[in-house]
Amino acid sequence: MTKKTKIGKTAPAANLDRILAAASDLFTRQGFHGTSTRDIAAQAGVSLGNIYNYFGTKEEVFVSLLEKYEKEYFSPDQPLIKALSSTAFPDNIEQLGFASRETVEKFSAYILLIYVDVVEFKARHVAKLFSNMRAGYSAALKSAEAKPHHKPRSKVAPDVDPVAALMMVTWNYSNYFIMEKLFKVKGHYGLGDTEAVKLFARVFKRGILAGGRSC
Amino acid sequence: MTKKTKIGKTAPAANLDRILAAASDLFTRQGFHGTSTRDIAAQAGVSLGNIYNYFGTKEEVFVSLLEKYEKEYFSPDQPLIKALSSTAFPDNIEQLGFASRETVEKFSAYILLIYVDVVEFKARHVAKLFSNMRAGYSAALKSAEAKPHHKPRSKVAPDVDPVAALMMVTWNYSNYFIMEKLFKVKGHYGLGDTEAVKLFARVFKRGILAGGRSC
DNA sequence: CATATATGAACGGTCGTTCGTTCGTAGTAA
DNA sequence: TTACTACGAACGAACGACCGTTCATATATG
Repeated sequence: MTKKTKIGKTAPAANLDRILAAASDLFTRQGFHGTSTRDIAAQAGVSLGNIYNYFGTKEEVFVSLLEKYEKEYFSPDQPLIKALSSTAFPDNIEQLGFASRETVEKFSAYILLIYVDVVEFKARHVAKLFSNMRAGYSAALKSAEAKPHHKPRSKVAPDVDPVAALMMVTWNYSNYFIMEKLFKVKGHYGLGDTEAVKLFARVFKRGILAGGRSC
Repeated sequence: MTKKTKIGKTAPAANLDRILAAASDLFTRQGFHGTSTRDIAAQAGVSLGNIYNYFGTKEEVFVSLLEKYEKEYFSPDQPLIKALSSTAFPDNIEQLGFASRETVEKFSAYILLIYVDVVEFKARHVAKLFSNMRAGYSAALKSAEAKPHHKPRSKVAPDVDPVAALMMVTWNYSNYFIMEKLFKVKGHYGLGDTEAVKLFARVFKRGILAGGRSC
């Protein structure tokens, strides 16, 4: 018997969490306008009115989910963020591929909710994520280069902007796995995940690195 | 005075076309479930009930739009299709970039409707577009190579699958311009359209072409 | 006349949200 | 212990608005 509350047999799982989980599942499967508050309440095992003890409107539930996922997505221990900051570009080209794959799978709900926002809210709630995108990559690149243990092995070709190249690589991987995992178009290049990452890495290394013809 | 109908002062623009135009505009701005049949009727300048003289349900309006755009999108005189079939990959890498830009702008409504379908219908209506994607690119590549006037100038590196490389290039460009034009993230790489296409082309040529180090 | 097109009121549902009420627990005075 | 108070959490009926669709009716064309 703890002080706070009786911990029952079936882990309590606060109703707030169950509402968010249900909303996330439904919004990503049927969109925002295609999901009713009654759907959410039913799936969460909560009364209709109780949702409004936690949120003012249905849209607030949606925004709250975006904020929760965004915070988690950009935390330093997430695979893509780690890959961006641990080793400096362009030494991490292949690593970025596997990190993108992991990230797309782990944050599939978040990415789908971003698409929902784009389609149903004109990207109103994620607009600030999109603007200054280059600045974010630029900062990640600089901070990785500034790490004490960083020893630059490779250089970017002189006719290639390193930040743009980093974005090109990262987005190429992410979009590939978004198509693959979220839009469920399995093997759309005719390749497995690992083969695809390796192919992309070969092309990018040869295309981006200075001097290195054969990777 | 033509035979068909009296051409009035305000070009008649058959009601069917006005319904489709209004639906396209609204579906792309607020999604399917966020758009009501009354919205469509009002914007088309048509009575509510008249929509049902042309379509059985609201979903039929949506599907009809997808079909109309798909037909147009894949017609041989569209920029991307032309670029894919006129000159054979990899001699058209830069050309594919500008064709992608043109196509994304011209078919912005179509692409947005595809996203709507993914988000609100689990890609039900565009699933067949997605499957066998590689087969489509493979066929385009073959047919371009078979053209009588085709003289292969460049070869793809031996460690690169030509079809996958063609898809990689095309999707890279398309996704860049979808972000740029449809998600309205202007200059998100910190580059103008032309500079971006040229940067991507430099990287891809060096990465994909056999032997050609400096493009 | 017949036929195709167009109208908008009306129908049965569902929507997001509100609100009066009940439940469950903690605190406290007796 | 018991009795009472206090209060956030939870409930679900109810509200008014809006939904997709139908249909009786009207209009225009031939």
